[in-house]
Amino acid sequence: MSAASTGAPVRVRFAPSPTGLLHVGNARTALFNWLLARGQGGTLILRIEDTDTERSTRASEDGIRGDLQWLGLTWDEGPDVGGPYPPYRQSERLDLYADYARRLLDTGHAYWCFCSAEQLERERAAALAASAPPKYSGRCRGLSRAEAEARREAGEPAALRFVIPVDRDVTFDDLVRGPVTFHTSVMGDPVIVRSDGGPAYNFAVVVDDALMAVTHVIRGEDHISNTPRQVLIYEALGLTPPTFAHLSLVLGPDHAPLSKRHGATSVNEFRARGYLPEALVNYLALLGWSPGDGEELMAADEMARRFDVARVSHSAAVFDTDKLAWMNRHYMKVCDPERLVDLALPWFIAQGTADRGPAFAKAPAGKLREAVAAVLPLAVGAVDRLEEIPERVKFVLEWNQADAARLLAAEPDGLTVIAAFAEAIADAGPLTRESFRAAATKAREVTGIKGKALFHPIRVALTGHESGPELDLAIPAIDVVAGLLDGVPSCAVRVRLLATGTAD
RNA sequence: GGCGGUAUCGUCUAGGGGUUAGGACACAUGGUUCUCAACCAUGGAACCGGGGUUCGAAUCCCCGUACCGCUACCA
Repeated sequence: MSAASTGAPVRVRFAPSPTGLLHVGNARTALFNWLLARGQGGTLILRIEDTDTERSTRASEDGIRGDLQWLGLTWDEGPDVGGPYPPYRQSERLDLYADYARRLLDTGHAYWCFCSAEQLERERAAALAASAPPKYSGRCRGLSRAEAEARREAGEPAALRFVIPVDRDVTFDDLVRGPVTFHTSVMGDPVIVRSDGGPAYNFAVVVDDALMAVTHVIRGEDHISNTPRQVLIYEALGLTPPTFAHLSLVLGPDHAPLSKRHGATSVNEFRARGYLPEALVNYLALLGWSPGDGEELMAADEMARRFDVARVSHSAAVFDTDKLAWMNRHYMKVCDPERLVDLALPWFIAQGTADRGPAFAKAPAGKLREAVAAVLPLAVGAVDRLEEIPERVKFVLEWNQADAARLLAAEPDGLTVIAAFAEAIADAGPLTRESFRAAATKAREVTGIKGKALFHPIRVALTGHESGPELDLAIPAIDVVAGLLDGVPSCAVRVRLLATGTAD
């Protein structure tokens, strides 16, 4: 087992910035935290990192929370549920940061920097041009405390910088990568308090993770280079760093970090396209993790039971929509029928408002559910997403006598077959699988036509299409819906209309 | 540029000093006395390159290459 199973109870956190939608890459980070917490009987904290007041919005925070809930990634402490270490929004923890910043200043671990943005940018550009590491020069480090205070009194804007020790190796043991070492010579003194008084990321995380007693920090690989700075801040504050685990990034098919131009990237979009949450969760978990025995289809709680951060892949993974689609099909197949009706209903309503014939949405409210339930088996297993279901089953409603007659005319023995079939089912009433088989058999005996030449015309007569779900499945659905909704002819009626040749 | 990370079928991955290098998605072919789809069967498909260590390297070490990240008063 991983180091996670030893020592104090696991406390992990997911700390999104509320600056937009929840990206699937971040959702995966949240998921891995959740898996560790649930697998170890630990605690998952939701912390909102909204120190970037320019871009953070409450709407985004609400959206992220909604997406996490939809995915089933529950948290134990957070801005909405509270917990023993409030508050859980960084914007509400400013006093805490000020306090710790003061400590660093007082102990000589931080100093005021008065350099202007333009000045900094010039130096940066110059360093880059000279092929030198573009780190902060440390110019203000030499300022005396008294002089700095005087300039601040005078109203000069200043940022607080953390002192990076000279010539030292900083090593931390990454749970997924093993020991990682950085030398301090490549790090400039990072800003920990911006000139507007707000805490900078590298400082706020340290204070928060320490104060919230976080034991494991599981986050994206993009933070790995920040980690040594944070370790140094822990040290300066006399705090013990948590255990780190850095997850590789999620890439698009072109091997570039997954972004909008690759299509859907936010959890929200996947939901809108008709993916089931359990499919997305299962897929995301397998992006970088595997239980090791080839098992792939697993419920979230089972994955949690088997999850081990140490088994997480070191390399970046390409997001494969095909495999996600396969999983989604699977989860639609095993979904409880009642639940699937609830999930599919909104798509029938949304798409029914379009101008495409007698849509389900026009059904009497009480009957819509039953109609969708009757028709759902035709689509399960045949479509990738909930969104595609109405299109797949619309033939049940949209049967059109003229179209069917036209298709039938193209069949060599079309009329002959249908005439015989109609006679065979004349008094059968609603078709069942049994009576359908019997009528087809009779039609074959009468006409001598069999196989595809027999069934194809029947298919056209019943569905108005040349292909589609199995007739055995379609027939009961058509008849159930015909009984429920006005204007939908039953199977028997469809056949009779064509057989009597009244079309056009 | 510097620093850090990563490298097994097209993709996700298992394995890890001696294996016919395994599975899944996708793909191809066939089957299911009605078609797509689904389902089932079969098949093609991989250890980045070069050195070293070793009886033996895809596996350990080094170098190179490629890709990714960081190098912000964004997180």
